[in-house]
Amino acid sequence: MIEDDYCKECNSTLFEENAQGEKSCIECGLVLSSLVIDEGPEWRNYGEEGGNSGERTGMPSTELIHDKGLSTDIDWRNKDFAGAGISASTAKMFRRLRRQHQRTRISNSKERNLSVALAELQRLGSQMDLPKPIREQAAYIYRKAVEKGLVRGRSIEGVVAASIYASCRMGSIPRTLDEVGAFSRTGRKEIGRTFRAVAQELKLRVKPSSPQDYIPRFCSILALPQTTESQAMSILIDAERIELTAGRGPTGIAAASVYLASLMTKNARTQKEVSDAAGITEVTIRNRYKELCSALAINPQDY
DNA sequence: AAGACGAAAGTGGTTGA
DNA sequence: TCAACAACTTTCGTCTT
Repeated sequence: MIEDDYCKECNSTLFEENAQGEKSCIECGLVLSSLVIDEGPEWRNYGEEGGNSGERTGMPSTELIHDKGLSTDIDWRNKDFAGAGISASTAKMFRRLRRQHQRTRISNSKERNLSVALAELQRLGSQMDLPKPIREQAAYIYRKAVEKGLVRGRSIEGVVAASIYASCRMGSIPRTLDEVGAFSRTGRKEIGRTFRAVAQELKLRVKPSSPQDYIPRFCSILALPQTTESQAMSILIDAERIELTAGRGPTGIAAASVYLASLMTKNARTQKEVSDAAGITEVTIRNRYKELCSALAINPQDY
């Protein structure tokens, strides 16, 4: 077995192995050793129902590799199927084959664009700790953007960042533009602009992000207990009922709720701490906080 | 000394003529 | 296309603990 290998793409050492004996990198999906001959039955469904479905098993197609993971890769080790060495001339031939194989796989400029973009997407995705479905979604959005020619005149990095931002929001785990910008070389400004263009052009249905989506993350950054978190949630629900949230930035409302909840549950955090966690200023928290107190008839001195 | 508070001026984005 | 506008930020001085 190959335990101490690392991924050629991202240097990760984590692999998963599927039933076909393919080892693929968990980080970027790169398939490492797919020259294994599958001697098992062909699992096509010839049963009563679904006989015509044409379903087969295998590694699921993924958006995260530029050819959706549908191609094979030639093992880089100069060993035959049984693990024995091969002759020098055969090894030489395989080196040529590998090089040609790589060239045909990444043939045109669109493919090349995709492969650098998806590498960037993987980098951002893992640095930001985004779950795989969100990354897949982001990759899908990026593909669509390429098809629509939206990358022309913009940087690949910018469009990648915008795709991730969009994907997070659509998956209800929104990150702020600043957060995405912190990991990407493109600034918040450009990501925002690009995002708007992409969302409009692709007709993405991105709901305005809800303050509720931010609360769990803010609480976890601030190491607040569950009781505080649910307190913040209930404050937020009350606030929304009386339409205190209209027109305000969702992060501001969320941050103020968390701050207030932290006082009420005796897990006080300073305004500064909360503002840092939420990526907004203390002033905004104060304003929202004041509004919350007066509108909901809460007196923080009671706690 | 640190946190909370608020006033005033500045910034970037949206809206409506 | 441009000006008005609301939300938010920055900056800074004051008050409280």
